[in-house]
Amino acid sequence: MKAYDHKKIELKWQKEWEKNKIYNAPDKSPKPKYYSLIEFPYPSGDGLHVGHPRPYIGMDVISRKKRMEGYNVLYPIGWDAFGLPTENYAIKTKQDPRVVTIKNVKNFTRQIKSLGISFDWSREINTTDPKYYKWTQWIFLQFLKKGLAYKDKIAINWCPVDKIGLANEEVVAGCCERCGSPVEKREKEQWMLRITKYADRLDKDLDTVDFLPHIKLAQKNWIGKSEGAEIDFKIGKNMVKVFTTRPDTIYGATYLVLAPEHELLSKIKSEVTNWNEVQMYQLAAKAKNELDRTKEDKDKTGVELEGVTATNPATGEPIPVWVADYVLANYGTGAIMAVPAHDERDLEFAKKFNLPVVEVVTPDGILINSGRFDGLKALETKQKITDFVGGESVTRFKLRDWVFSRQRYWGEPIPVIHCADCGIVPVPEKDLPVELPKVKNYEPTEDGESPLANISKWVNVKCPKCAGKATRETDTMPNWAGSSWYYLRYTDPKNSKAFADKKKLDYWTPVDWYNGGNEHTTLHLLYSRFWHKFLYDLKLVPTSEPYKKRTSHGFILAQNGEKMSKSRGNVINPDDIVARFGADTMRMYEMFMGPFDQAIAWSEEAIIGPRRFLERVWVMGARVNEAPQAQQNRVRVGAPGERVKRRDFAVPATLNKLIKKVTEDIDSMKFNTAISSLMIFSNEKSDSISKEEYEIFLKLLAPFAPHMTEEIWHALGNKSSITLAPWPKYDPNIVSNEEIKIVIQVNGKVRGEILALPDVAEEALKAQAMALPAVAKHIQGLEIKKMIYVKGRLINIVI
RNA sequence: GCCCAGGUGGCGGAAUUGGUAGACGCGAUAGACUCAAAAUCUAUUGUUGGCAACAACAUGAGAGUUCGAUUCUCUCCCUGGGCACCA
Repeated sequence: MKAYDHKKIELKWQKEWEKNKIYNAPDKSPKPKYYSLIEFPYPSGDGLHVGHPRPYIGMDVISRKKRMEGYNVLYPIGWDAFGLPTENYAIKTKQDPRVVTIKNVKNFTRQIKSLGISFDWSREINTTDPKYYKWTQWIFLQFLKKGLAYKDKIAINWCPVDKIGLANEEVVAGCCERCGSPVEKREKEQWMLRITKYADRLDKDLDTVDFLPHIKLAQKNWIGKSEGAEIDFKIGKNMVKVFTTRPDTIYGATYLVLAPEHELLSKIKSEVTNWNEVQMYQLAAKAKNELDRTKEDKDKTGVELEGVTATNPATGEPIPVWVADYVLANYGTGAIMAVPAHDERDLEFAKKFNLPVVEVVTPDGILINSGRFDGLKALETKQKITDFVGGESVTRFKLRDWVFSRQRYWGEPIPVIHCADCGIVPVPEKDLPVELPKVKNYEPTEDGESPLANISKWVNVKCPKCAGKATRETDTMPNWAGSSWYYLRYTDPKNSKAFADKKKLDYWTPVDWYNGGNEHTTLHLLYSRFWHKFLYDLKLVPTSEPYKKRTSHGFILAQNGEKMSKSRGNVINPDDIVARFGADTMRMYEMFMGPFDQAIAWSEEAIIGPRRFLERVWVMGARVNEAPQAQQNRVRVGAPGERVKRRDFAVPATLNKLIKKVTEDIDSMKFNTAISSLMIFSNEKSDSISKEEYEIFLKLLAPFAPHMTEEIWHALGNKSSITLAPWPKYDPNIVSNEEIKIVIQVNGKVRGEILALPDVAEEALKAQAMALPAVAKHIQGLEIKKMIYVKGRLINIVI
């Protein structure tokens, strides 16, 4: 074999694999299925930087290993191609976003293929393909049919720069997630999806899936389930409902607070003697945007409603009523009973406005000042007190309904028609997809209407119901729509009769392992779980959860630890790395550089390490290949005196250990330590290795460096791909019969070591230990208090 | 403010039922090869003192439990990320 030349090897095998379709997953197989998934990329004009492929490589290692372990592995790829950057780029360069998308996809495809990722390219999908978004629209119509899609005039988050409505999830600290400009509130008719109807199940079913704990936690916090009670308080002739999670503290409720937007205020207007002041406060609160509210640092403000009082239903005492914006109109009932003794915010407010504070719970959780409930444990009395005051136990969530419409061009058209007589009419299924018309100008309008609104030819249609004059909906869907169900389409990407065939869904779903970014935990991951549950309720998918297991990866940062971005000019292009070092080296380095789930800075210097390792493996392969046949087949290990058949290769203990280590490390995504143990093995075995041992070693390396291992594998005379070779098995019962090191400590400090067989007698070992000169020196003339022996590990002599 | 993750050599990082801290890799130093350089190979490489044997110190800081703590407990500091008046 010649010197290791990645340029010759890598392209050759990529073509060969593609030709033989070895990564294409058949829909029928005697093998058990395994569905591994990565978040499909958004094909931007900038192409890949070295950070993008990290998750693809990680899941590729897992997918390759699973294939070798005998699974029918589905590892698909596609494009989440609708979205603002492409649209903005199209506007700027006056091109059709379709053309831009095709160009970008082509570039991404070339880049990803150059890395030797074992994707099944025959199942490639694209969310902007009308054949795909036909089904996105179809699913939307099912939501509409079930009353889960509705139109509502709401105050939406409006980005004045991008000219687009944003979901709550897309507003970061009062600013647009994309462009960073402050978000305004605008009243607008918007399509909404009733995700809140699924809040409880989205929360509860987290217990049934294998997601990393921090992912579950983030989802739980976002859904924000809290159990409490709604209790009526009398204000004059009117009643006001408050929501509380601590009904047990009601005896300490010394005042009541309404949100500035609370509807009761206008009803009791005439009874309030300082109405002018209250009205001023309402107006001031309305003028505040998200950013102001955040900036104000929680400095409490409020106005007392003079002339009215509320009645505490537990004590029967009158309490003052206040209006304050620390109470939110859109959570709970927009009104609270304030218990300053046991709530920080209420206490802050009470202090500022000199309101009474009554303690009702002792530090050890016992009720006081609570009438007939005195002496009971507070938390256990919630239900009793709720019943006593005629309240009702309820569960509330922070999760809001999902704002589903965008006033943009480059998205799926929402498939409904507005008719003056019939109202909102869904586009009949036979007319799907509602295709995006070609337009001259993609620019959004100042008044916030979609560019589609200007195309009268497309907008004006006949009503499907009454055939009268009607207009199309011109809003499009957010880019989260297409990604909410794409993993289902992979199971049957070309189906024109359904989003996927039932049998194929039954076979492939759920996804066995889904790896993705943490930034999608409360967005994409939650949305797709919601869509999946909805489809499950319609009996269209076989499981209630889409993903069995979810893990996440850390980002790759620029050399200086900053985020990699075009604007900072610190982007490292994988094309350069592949050209200089090869795809295998790049793959190895990305897996070796640090823990997979942690962010890490790219290093231009350190990448040479994995390359050197691969070169050593290559040289070793050449040596094995050139060794005489007899030596290649020699059997190196067997019990003493035992006759070992030539073909029965007994795996030596060190290799057995390596198999175990690499197997377990890949399963738990500890790729860095898997590679390090491969390096250790090759360092130890650089002088002498049998062909059998070397081939096992190659197989362990194959998921990381598929091209090079394939080349050597064939050079060694193997005819089929190493990709399909069986994964090496380890014997958990093999124990090394080599001598092991026992460390000798005196008072916890290492003073020497003894080589001994694992089953050596304890007493003999202790005697030997004390006799060691270095040990004897430290225990001389001192009383030995005790000796601790940890089997096979150490002896500690305490003096 | 609350929640989550983390803090170990010059650098990335290893080390879990508590048992040799610094594996593996990068970098650095010296040597071999070479006319020379690169590449490669060999050796050394936590800090301090010492020619050395060796000794002391060392996992963000401080305490505690233990024969023994990077690992467990408590208090605090710092970094990154998330949430942000959710009653």
